[in-house]
Amino acid sequence: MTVTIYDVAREAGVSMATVSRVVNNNPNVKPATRKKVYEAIERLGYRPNAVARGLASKKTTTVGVVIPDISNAIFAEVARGIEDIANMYHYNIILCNADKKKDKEIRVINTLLEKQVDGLLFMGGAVTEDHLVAFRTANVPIVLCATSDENDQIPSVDINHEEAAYDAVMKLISQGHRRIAMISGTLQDPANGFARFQGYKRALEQAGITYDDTLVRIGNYRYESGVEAMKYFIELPERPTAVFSATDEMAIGAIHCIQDSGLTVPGDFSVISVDNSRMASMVRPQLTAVAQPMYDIGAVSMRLLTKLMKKENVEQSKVLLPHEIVVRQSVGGVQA
Amino acid sequence: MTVTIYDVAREAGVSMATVSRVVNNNPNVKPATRKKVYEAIERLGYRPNAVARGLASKKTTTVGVVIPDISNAIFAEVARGIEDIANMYHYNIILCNADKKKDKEIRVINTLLEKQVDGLLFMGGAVTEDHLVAFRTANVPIVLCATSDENDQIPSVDINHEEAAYDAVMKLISQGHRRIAMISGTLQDPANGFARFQGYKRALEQAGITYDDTLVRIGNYRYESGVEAMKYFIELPERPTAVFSATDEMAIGAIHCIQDSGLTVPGDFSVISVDNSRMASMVRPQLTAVAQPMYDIGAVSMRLLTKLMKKENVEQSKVLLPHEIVVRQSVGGVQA
DNA sequence: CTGTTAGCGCTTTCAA
DNA sequence: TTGAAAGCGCTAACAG
Repeated sequence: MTVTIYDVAREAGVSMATVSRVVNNNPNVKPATRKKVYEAIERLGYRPNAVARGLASKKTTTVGVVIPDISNAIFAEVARGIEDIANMYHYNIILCNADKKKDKEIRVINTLLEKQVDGLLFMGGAVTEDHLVAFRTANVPIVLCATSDENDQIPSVDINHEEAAYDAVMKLISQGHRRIAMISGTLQDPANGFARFQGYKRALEQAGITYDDTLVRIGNYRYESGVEAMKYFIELPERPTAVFSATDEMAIGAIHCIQDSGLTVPGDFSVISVDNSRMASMVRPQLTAVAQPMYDIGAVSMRLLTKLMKKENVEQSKVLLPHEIVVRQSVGGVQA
Repeated sequence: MTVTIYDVAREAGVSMATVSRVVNNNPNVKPATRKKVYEAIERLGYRPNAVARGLASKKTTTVGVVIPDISNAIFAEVARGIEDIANMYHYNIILCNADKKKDKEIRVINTLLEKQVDGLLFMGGAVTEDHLVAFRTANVPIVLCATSDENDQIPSVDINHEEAAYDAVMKLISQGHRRIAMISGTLQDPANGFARFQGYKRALEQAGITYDDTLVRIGNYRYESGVEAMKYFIELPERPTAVFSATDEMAIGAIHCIQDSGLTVPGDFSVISVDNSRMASMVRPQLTAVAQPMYDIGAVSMRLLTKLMKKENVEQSKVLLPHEIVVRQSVGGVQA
């Protein structure tokens, strides 16, 4: 039924070793022989069995990527960076969605490891002790991508989320805002949640503004939670004049909530966020945001992983990529 | 280094066959033995090698999913449906992005087949002769998901794109619009492109409106191309009063273009599209759209694939799911 | 430059 | 209920 390397060998009148060589581009084959083999392959429609190959060679040329939420545009862009570099180095990638659920993440990591991937890229989300346990039992390299673990035990590439948030809030402060609200992600999320919240607080402190926890709402990164949070802020007796959102999508929810209430951006409220996804331009007014280099985060982490898989030694295993602020139209000076 | 089934067998004082049985939940194992084996597994931290297992059993319990564009929200939602059902039937899925490039699609299909997936789900995009060739050489079942081939040779699940488009345009016509523009996808794309364009034409014809090709622009499904197309329509000497967009994202681009020109929706232009992605609510005015049941398309196609993989016989191999129109705020009556 | 021959780690008859 | 043993399709020494 299925044609194997053995069938090809017979058809071409050579040994399977020779067929294996031509399939793997081993230079030690006489051109004439190579041609014969290729013809046999063609004639028989031979397709190498990657499973058998993986078992024999103990390499699958496949890296597993766990993505916390496939419907999040940020991760999609990171994935694109991962892919391009993976292709460049002739690795296949298998993407596994984990639905933002910790237990599913662990499950997926183990599945990937059972499938004998040559390396693992773990994207986004919190890295808990359970993750670390799963990682430790892996005997392939692992790189964290757009996240990092608390003690920097695992190689990672990311931006400095705390600083990105700090910069965003500072932008608001530089425009004269003093009463600045925040729509945060869950504080359990070290990167998009906790770190950005810390940056927010530091900026306030720096500017001598006392932190007020009535000005902070926790969202779930979805549009609707941005709407909800903003609704709350608008109803506050003493409204903020600016809002810092941990992510673009919630920021857009906030903008629409403001507009639906008959108020304006940036007239009544300035809005800024961290991410700068494609969405930032897909709203009116367009969103001012601190940009994280999603594609690069993916590309660099994949590149790091290839080095690790080839056992090249790497200078630094924790890399922080630069971020920058992209000014559009959602931030203005404070109302007179 | 790595612990194998043989190590576990020795540690537990049984044969590898027995270990294999407990790992695979074969009932023919005495509970006491089973317990011993589990303990040995625990003690050694044994993780079954899926590659070896796949080679021996000729099954990988894995299905390959090729997704044309990972950054497209529609496909993300379909993928979610696929996943849920896959998990339910204990299949792993490996997602491969094909970047909307035909040659990459073919490459990815072949890679997946080499990896010995038990089935293949091909999402979106055109199904060309080259695809069919790759599919034919596969000896595992394949189902098309959110697309279909010209002659319905391959099992598929989708909506009736032609009818969906027809319904959308009819909605516009019922509101009194006669001069209706379309932002189409490429006509090479059978589903989102060609079929929706056909539906547009049929609706016009039905209403006795003569088709005018200056009112059709081809976009690439991106926001920016919606903006471009709309810019063109606005500058037309004889402007349309309504716009039908093949997809949500282009529709949103069109809406913003209208607003940026100082015009309004639905005052100056009504806008309608097919998709009804999450984005449809993330714009002001909110987008009226014909909803395709993305999640269901994914779920049903995966369910169909499981049947095919188990060689159960299926009644119909081409299933069309129903669509419906979701009225929001972007469509109004024609100006007096 | 090419062939022979062990495995890779597991499943699966077949016997016991 | 358990074990022995034969592969699954391929790679990788090693020999020639």
